[in-house]
Amino acid sequence: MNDENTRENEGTKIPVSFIEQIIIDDLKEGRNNGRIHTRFPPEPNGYLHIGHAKAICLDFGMAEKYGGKCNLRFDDTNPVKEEIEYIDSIREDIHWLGFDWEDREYFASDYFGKLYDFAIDLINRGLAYVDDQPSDLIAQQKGSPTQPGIESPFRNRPPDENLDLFRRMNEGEFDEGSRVLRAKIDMKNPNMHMRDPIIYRIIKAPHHRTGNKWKVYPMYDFAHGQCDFFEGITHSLCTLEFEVHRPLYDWFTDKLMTSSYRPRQIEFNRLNLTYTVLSKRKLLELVREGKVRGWDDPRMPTLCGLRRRGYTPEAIKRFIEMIGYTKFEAINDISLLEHAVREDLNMRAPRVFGVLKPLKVIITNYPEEKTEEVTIINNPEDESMGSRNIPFSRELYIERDDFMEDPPNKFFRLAPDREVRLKGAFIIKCESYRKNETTGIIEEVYCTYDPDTRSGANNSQKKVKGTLHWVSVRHAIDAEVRIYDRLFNHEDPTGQKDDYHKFLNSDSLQILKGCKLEPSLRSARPLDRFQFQRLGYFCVDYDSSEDNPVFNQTVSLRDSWSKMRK
RNA sequence: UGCUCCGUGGUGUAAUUGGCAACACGUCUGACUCUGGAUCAGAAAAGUCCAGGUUCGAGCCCUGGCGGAGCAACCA
Repeated sequence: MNDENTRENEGTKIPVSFIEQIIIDDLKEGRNNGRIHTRFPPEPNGYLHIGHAKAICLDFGMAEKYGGKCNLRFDDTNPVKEEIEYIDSIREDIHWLGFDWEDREYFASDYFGKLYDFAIDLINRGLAYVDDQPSDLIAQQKGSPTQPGIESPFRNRPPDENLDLFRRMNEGEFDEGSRVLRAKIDMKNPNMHMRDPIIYRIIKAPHHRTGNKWKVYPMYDFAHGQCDFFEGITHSLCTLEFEVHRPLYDWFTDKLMTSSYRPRQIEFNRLNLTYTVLSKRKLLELVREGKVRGWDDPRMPTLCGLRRRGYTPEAIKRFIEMIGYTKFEAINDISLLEHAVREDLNMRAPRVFGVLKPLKVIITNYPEEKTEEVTIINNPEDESMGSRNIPFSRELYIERDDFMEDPPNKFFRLAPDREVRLKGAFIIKCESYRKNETTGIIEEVYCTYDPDTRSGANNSQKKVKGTLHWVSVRHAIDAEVRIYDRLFNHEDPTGQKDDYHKFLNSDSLQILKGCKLEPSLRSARPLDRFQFQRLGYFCVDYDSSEDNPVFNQTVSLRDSWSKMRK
């Protein structure tokens, strides 16, 4: 019974969204000849973030699932705001997510000629006019949501005059802002967007693709639906704030239609995430103000930031699948995103040993010059990932947090007279330790090991409560590890009276130097992902080099011990 | 004093033609464990914004409230 209305995902039912239901129904009714064709229309004025991923997954996902196509279309109708540098990153991010538009890469600017002709057509039909008034006057006449607008004195200009003026606007004869072309609809319409919207304005800045060819540029409302129409789009999916634009979308489409084909705009809720901001403007501010190190700072919710942080496309897609598409403006808990990466990385990330805050342990009864190899399983979740050997010797590093002089009962790690297992190796017992009396810092811990407890040995069945990760001092490689926390310390930093800057988390980046990693990590390459055993998931940063390996923490492991201490 | 959209556990989503409000995250137990991870078992947690109405029966349909969001860029 569920086959039609749900789909399977690893045993979990993913409900069909209202949009998917509409698509199913449209297909069933044979609308637009039973075709589905979507588009993803980014404006090239910033980097894509996870909110865009939500749109991308819908646009490409629906087309893929129902045998249709999805175009990539750069919405470049405003030459002063858009930059070519963003275009490559947008392409790269969509591909990284695993979607492809084949040869269907378009630009709104591809249609400037057709749009211009359509404007001429509207003028000829008495449906558009040139208004000579300044912008503040036009705005004033528009009225307000509660007040109807009044008509422009130029509204009934004859078509010939409009035609002449519009052509001269495009020839650069008039200054920017001196004249606009408006659709003649209804100044009293309760929907502000229908009150003779401006459809063309004069901009003299060169366009990144069309250069100086045009002096007039179409507004969003005059471009988007028409581009959809030109491309044969059937379902134009966008976010909720465009809901009130839909009547305009339909108005223009009506004027364009020559057959039963018609594109349809459907709106869904945009993505909001706790403890972060998802507006291009604010993200740009964070970059410009140096609050982060760039668009791809691993704390950024941008796709390039998440990628650098170690997120997988699969985790992002899974997250998006879980939150769904509705018409309710929701705020999604970031812990759901974190859950999605953990779930994914748990299956695929090899386990390695890395000590972030090293404390030296000396095994006093282990021969000074000896080194032996112990075998470690690469991933207990996936046997096919095999195993590797790592060196064990007399002097080791363990995590500083894994030792306490005077521990509480529930502390299962190393402490005076207590025993723990060194994972993959031996059980050791703490005999004594050396402490710097002036600083209070523990400098070395002295232990003995039991040679009979080697992992895998028949007589190694002795039970201990704790297992620690470790790295051999002589073989360790030094690394820098960057630990990230949420960028903001308020769930909803932009929904408050105070400016969102006030909620920036000053501890969102912690740089740890002198971390000690197992030697196999020397060959790791940027973006390689690992689980540092008992700590979390980490990936190699672009800044990494042979001499100075750098790792980013993607997300910590669930940590019931630290939870217990609170 | 307008128009449009939206109100289901803490959070996000389900609930087919009106039929015992379900799933996930999070939280809390317990089991297991050479990762205090993972896994497994279980628990707490909403009676569906409110008030009426229709109906044998309403989260779903109707009416009226209340609450939230969007809309007054020559931005998209």
